[in-house]
Amino acid sequence: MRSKLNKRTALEAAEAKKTGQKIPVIGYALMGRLAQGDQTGYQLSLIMGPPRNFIWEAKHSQIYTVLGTLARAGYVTFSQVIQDSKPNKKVYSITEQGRAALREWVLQSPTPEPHRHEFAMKVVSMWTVSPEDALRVIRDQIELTNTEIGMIDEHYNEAQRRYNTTFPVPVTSRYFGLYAAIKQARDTKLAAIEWYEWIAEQLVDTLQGEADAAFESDDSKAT
Amino acid sequence: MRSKLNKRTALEAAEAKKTGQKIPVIGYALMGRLAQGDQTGYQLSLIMGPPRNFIWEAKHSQIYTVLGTLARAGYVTFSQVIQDSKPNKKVYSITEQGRAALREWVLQSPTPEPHRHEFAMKVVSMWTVSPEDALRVIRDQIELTNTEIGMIDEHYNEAQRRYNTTFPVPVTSRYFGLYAAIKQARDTKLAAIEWYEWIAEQLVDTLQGEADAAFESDDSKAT
DNA sequence: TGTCCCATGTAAGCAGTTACATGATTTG
DNA sequence: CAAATCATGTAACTGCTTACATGGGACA
Repeated sequence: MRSKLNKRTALEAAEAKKTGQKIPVIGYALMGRLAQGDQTGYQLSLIMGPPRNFIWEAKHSQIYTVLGTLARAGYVTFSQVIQDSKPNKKVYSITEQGRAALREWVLQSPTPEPHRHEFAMKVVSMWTVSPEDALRVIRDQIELTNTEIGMIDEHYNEAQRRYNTTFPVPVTSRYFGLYAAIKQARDTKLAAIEWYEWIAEQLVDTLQGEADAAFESDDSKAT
Repeated sequence: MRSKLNKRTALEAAEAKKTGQKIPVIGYALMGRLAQGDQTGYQLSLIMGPPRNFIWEAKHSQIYTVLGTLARAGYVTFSQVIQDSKPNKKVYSITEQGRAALREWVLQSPTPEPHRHEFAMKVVSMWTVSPEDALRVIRDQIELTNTEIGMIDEHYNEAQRRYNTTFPVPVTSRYFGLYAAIKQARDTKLAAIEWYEWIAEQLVDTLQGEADAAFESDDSKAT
């Protein structure tokens, strides 16, 4: 396995800095990963892409594009690695400039997030369908969420292996944030399931009530 | 089950092709509101726009555009209302076709949502800044979230007034979904604050530990 | 022989944001 | 006299998704 360095010239970096590119959140997410260690675009797409990521997911098409932007802005550099018996690859590293930008972004607070919960929106309009259908919808969602929790657990174990560490880690560790975020993602999903089950319970009670009423009317007819 | 879902999707796609319009989530969110009663675009923009909405928020510019799309697709109709001493307005109503589309959308399940938690991403990269800075970031976020909870409470009360109802309502009520969704939004924010405080606690312990160590070294110098 | 893995990219299009634009009436 | 409220829209842009494109090696 031979490797060849293709560092960008100072002139190119200076030109990019002048253009003053604005970096989207996914850019900082990628730099955050690179701050832990060098990665190829492909590796990043495996870590950041669904269903492997529960904090900020992105497709490979976006990742490659943003890596290009980051490189042009001088926040990351890459070196071409020629491999026999495998396609060539570009290994990305974060620059000092990139680290500074990352720290600045972290310090920007508070961070308001747009509220977009499609399933909750469906719950709002659930009254337009029958309780039976509503119950089926809720149960499908519970099943999906359980699968997602399983994937979060896989991600949790994978992260320990990847960084050769054991969770939980203390707040002084550079992996604490990752641990805390995965934990939070899992807890949020668990809370969502509790919410779904609370709704399902009430739907079941309603259907039971209807069934009882039907039975009683059947009964009165029969006797 | 899977084939059933695929059939539904294929049907919907065919329908969309006929009308030539694909409806984004915000469209169903708007129809959901209109299913509760007629509204103007402006009223919808007040209900759906930040900081008044915690389920699916949208700006007025998008709302007016999507209402146009919905009208062209035959999912809603509107009537021009001429007012003296106020600008004229368009009052939108949902059509039977719109109701059918809304029901179909609700029944499409499960509903996976992209995972995008910017603040959690910042927590992941928090190790790049000092514990003091990290603590400040966390505390700012707690403050923001408390403000958001206050706004959710306002929204909760407003919804009761708007629909002339009193929460909690039973699952058989058409306002149950709205009540449940607002409750869920609030609970999620509360859980987030607990998570922030769990992180903050550990940061405080670390800083306390550092301060003690500094004091001890001061002490040894002094004596 | 076909499918998965590795590895990188481009093109077209949709969803959502920001900014621009107008204008009358009410309220402090 | 300024600001807020009511009321509706368009234009330019960014972020993200979907689909298209390529190509060798491993493995069943």
